[in-house]
Amino acid sequence: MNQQPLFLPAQIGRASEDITLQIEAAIVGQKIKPGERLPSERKLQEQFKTGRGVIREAMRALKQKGLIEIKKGSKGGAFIKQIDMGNVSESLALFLTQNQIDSDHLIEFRESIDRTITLLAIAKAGKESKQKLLDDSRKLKWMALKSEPDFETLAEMDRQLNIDLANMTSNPLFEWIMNAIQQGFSSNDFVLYKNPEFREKTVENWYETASQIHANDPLKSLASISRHYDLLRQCIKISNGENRLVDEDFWDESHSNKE
Amino acid sequence: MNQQPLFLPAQIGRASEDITLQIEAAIVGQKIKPGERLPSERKLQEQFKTGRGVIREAMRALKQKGLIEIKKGSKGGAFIKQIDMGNVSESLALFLTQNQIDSDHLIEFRESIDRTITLLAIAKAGKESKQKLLDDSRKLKWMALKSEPDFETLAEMDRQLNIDLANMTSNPLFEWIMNAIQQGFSSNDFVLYKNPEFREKTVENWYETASQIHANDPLKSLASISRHYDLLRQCIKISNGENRLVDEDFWDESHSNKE
DNA sequence: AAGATTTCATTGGTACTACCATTTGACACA
DNA sequence: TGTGTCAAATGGTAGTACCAATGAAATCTT
Repeated sequence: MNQQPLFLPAQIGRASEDITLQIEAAIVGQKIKPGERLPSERKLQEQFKTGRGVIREAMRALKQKGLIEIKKGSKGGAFIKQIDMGNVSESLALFLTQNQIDSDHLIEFRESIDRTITLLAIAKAGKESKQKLLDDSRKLKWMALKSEPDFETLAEMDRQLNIDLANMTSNPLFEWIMNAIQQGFSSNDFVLYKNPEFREKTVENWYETASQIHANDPLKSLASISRHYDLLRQCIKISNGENRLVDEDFWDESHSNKE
Repeated sequence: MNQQPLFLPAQIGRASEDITLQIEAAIVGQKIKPGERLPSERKLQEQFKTGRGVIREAMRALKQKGLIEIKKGSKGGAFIKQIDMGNVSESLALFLTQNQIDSDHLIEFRESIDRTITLLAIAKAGKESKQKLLDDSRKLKWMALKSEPDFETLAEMDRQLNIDLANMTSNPLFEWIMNAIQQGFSSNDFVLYKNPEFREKTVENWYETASQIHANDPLKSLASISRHYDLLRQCIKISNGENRLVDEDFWDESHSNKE
């Protein structure tokens, strides 16, 4: 008899998801504001008349979505978080790595975004931020030309320059997408700083770009950016070539003619 | 004495997160492939030597990230999912709504992306897809000028045109970002199709854009796109004005002077 | 009185057990 | 052959107990 409910599916769907949705609705509906605290798990357990495990699973989901932040101990609990780009960047990075985006497409995409951002930055940013960009790029150049440069640091500075540039558009969406790109593919730029020859050219190119942004010269800025990605393409090609020698040197060279 | 561990924090961090990371690493490292199944919760419980609740929480996190899909019953369990854009788009939408991105920034962003995509599409797409875009835009125009147009359908066609255009770049990243934008903000375009006057202009503008893409004329294409967003800006301005009248007509009119 | 220390209540984290609901597949039966 | 029944596997829910961290109050020391 119990095989066929016949009358009421009633309450299908997991309880934890239901709770997740309810709380999420409360949050996006501004009924609970950022910084405020949700009741403790044990209180929620009573309110929802359910087991604590269910509550905890709901909390996990909310945490994953970046809606809450959880602290242990007395006065701990789940606090509504002002949602930031961390999660969306993370999902994007996951998506990109999972879908094996090849570097050509990635570079094309980044170059497009970079060009757009640069134009907007020239148009909208103030004198001070342009000056700061110039100073920072000079610092990068100086760091890179030292005798014993630290690749990690250089890559980090490069990343920061990109993000600063994105911020100069005064549009959070560009900031977001640049963050996502950087988080997902900083490794790609790394090669530029490993090879001494490319490293020198890259930092010089950065300084050039910053100078032209500072001088409010859109055309030359774009040219510099094209140059940057030409460098990156060359560098990756060489890098892949080396890898290919290591990984696939048993291949017949005729394969490399298929363009 | 126990206030200062001094020697080993050792194993700080929550166990469930640790497990989440381990499984995530296994997935992105291709050690488990899409479609395959993870061991049951009880097996994992043994393998990780932990409680089942911990495993369940880890599963929740993975599910939220879009990495697994969970089925009940015999032969059920957690299956590795080919990650799609759904999660990214969802997080993006959450981020945008939560951060109150104003429509100016959004439009600026979309216009930039649109211009980029259009240029790439002209450069890279084949004759056939350009023809198809033209045909579809003609179809949209024809639909919109009927006596009793269905807004939902029109908006859907508009969305599809945008996505098709993004696909013409042959770069999945542009496809992705267009999807994210469309999913997050289709509502924004909706206003263009509600107002008869703007509807007519919008579809005409689409047809114009498609024609110029078909004719491989970058400059005129960009001009058409600018026109599109001019329309959208105007329309939203008017729409906001109306909404204010509708939603807040009980306000004293003096409030509207505060700006 | 001021500061250091201890204690304690609160709260999330882990562990374990039991049972329910759903799904699939095997098996018996008509 | 088909049809219903049952059993096993598996996720979902409920409840309990205890651990670990945290912050605040109480207590002790100087």
